[in-house]
Amino acid sequence: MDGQTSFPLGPSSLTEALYESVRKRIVNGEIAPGEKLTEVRIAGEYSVARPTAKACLERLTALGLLRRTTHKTAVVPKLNEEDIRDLYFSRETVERAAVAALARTATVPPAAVRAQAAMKAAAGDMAFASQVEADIAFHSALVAAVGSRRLSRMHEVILGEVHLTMGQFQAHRTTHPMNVVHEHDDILKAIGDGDPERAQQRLAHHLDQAQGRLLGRLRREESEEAPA
Amino acid sequence: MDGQTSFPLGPSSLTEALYESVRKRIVNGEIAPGEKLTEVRIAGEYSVARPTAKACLERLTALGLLRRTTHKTAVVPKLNEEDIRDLYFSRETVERAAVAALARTATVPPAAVRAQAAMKAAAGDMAFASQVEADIAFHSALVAAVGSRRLSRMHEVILGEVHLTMGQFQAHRTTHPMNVVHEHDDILKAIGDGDPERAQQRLAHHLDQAQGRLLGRLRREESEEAPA
DNA sequence: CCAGTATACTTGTCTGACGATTCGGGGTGA
DNA sequence: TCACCCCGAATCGTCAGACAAGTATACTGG
Repeated sequence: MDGQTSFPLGPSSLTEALYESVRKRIVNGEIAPGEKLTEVRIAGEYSVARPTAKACLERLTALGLLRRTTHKTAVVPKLNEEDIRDLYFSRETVERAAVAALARTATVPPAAVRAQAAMKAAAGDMAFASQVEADIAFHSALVAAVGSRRLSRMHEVILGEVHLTMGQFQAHRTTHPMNVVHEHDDILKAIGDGDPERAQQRLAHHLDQAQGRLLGRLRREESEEAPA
Repeated sequence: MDGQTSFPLGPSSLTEALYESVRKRIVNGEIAPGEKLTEVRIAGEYSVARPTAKACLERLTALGLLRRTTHKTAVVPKLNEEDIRDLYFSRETVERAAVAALARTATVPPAAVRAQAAMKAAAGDMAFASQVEADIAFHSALVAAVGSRRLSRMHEVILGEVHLTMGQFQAHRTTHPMNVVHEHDDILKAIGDGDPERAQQRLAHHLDQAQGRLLGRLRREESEEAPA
């Protein structure tokens, strides 16, 4: 909404840095689903005080990247089919509103274009983590470009879990990255043409594809585990 | 989605109770916008430790009920016109999705009906706080009835601010409560008829009315302050 | 073999403290 | 007189250590 470009700098505070680091470890699958994360463990691994670790775990729990109930240790969740459907339903709700709003004014967010470029660059080599990163950045840019702080906040609430599923299932390995890039391009084109309907339809299709890949991967994993 | 009715009991933990209490004080306007809330003040008023108060303020900040930057004391925000428009835009996207989903299966949430009854009861006497409470409960029930945990989570993220605006501007005083009740009934009726389009349209109209009342109130307040 | 208890682990909360940062006020110089 | 700089008060960020309370697990007795 404003032409103001912000330059986000690295985490300044300790808790922020800690939070970012643990978050990355979770979404990249470095910390496996089902794994337990106690406060003392985090505090020990990073040599910070327990309250700091506690705050970090609480923030991650709020974003759905950890599950925890009182007096029980936090664990990285393993999302099942219902979770994924729920997640993608919520995601579609927000992103639909975003692309529709953008298409109404035919504003193609530059950040999204940049993310597309990054994704193309990462498609060549096997940098899966970078691909995922760029994918997230693309969708994030779409929502951010609307200029609604609250819409972005809501998006953040679910984007962590989206990132989590991608990392866990490595769904990007089930299709060629360029397919995703093309789907993204379709969305941007519809936005640039000022066609809200088509933009929404393209977005829905893209998310449907992504969800399908995730569910397929999930079912395959389950059928591999069950007989064993 | 499931017939499971849960019975929420009062806050068990100390931080929970503290959070709820401060939250209520803010949304009821007991703590005026612009007022500063330091950690030591909260800790003192409730005689709890500062870390406990700190956690409370952080949670409220995450919900937009407080604004705070590093090393500066938290203040209750005063929402301006842009904030309100942004808030209602975000709110509409979530609640639209909710009522559409409900209308598709023609399921009228019982909790919403109960909230309506509570609102009618409160309309008689001057229990403004109760009216607001019931209003919030109604919309909350609509979203909760979809059965999507993540949609509910997103809704929570903005509902705090919605509550805040109602408390601050006391917008319910600018119209007869029964008008709101009737608008709510229209929405429920459309849902019961299994008409997603009309349900969304009624909801949009209802939110538009509410936003209009808020903006009117805001403008009046500003014109009263400016010449003084 | 099952049930009940005991123990270890983890979290919730508190106390107390120190360094870092911000903001406002007073002093100094032009 | 006014602008600027410095300093102190207020506040927050982080830490350390401690105890209580709840949970899960292992062990023991019937």
